[in-house]
Amino acid sequence: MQKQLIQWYQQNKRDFPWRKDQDPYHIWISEIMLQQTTTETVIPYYERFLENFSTIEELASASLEEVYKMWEGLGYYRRAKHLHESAQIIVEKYQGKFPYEYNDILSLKGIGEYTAGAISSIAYGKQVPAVDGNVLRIISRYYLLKENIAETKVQKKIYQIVQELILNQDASAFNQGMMDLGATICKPVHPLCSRCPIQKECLAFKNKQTDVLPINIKKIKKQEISYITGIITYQDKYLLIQNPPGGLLENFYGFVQYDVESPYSFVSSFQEKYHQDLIIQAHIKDIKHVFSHRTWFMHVYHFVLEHEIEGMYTLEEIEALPLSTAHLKVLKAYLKFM
DNA sequence: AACCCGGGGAA
DNA sequence: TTCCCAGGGTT
Repeated sequence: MQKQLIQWYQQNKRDFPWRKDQDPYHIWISEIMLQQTTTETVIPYYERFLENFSTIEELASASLEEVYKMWEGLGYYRRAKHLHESAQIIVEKYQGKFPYEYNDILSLKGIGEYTAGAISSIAYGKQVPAVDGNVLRIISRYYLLKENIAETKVQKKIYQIVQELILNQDASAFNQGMMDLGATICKPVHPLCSRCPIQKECLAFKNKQTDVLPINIKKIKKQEISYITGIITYQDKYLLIQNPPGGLLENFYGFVQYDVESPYSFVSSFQEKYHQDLIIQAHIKDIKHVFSHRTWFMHVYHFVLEHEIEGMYTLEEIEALPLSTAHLKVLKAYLKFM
């Protein structure tokens, strides 16, 4: 897939001011600004920042207040403080020249594994991965990884995969190609697979799982409960269950939900109880619902049954049934998604 | 591994 | 409103 991705990148790369040269100082500033910040937001800040601090020496000799002023409105202000500190370290320790060695780059303030990889590959052409949110999503889909990408161990696994993909490749084009692909084609929701340069080998595309992957579920606090909530349909009917007497929302109707971490586990739990197979259709939405004494995090997925079973209703019939607000939100999100 | 940091845009 | 965005540092 590397060849197709790199070729696609070379023909379709987005035009950004930080792509006009490979000056490590420029790449560094752009990567710090782009942490958790969208490209469109960064552009004017990037240009103004370099007009004011055109070299590392100028940045190092500016006051922290001046640097903060240039950062005003961008958020995550510790980034500006770290940038300023690192500029001074570079002047003192590296004679004002941005370091070349990966470990030296990584040791600078505000630079973690991702940013060190991005700078090393883009400015110096080193074969180092730069695994950000885009890469986690693309790799999860491409290889049909059904594990939770929010977990550190899964992120490490993806780092290893990218490391192998990048061997003997143009790492700069590969890493930037992944970013552009993730931003414009392999988007979090409704990816544009018909335009994707690596669609042919994409296992999520092949298995119709692009609307399900990646699994990205964050752990939440203990007094809160995380559910996979299933909109289970057969043709125009929806499966609803009635809450048992004595518990929360007794006698109200709602969708099936299990306290599990992935829609794949949901299918297993469902099979144990109903002895029916389910096809995972799409990730609809994550819904938070607050009760007086607890909070539900409902990760809503659409599943399809192969046969009609007991307890299924049309929309018209559902209107006559009592549903809790939480599950009305779920239904509403589903109808909006479709 | 969990938590904090932040403003902007999209759905 | 909520989620996501070219994440990193601290505890």
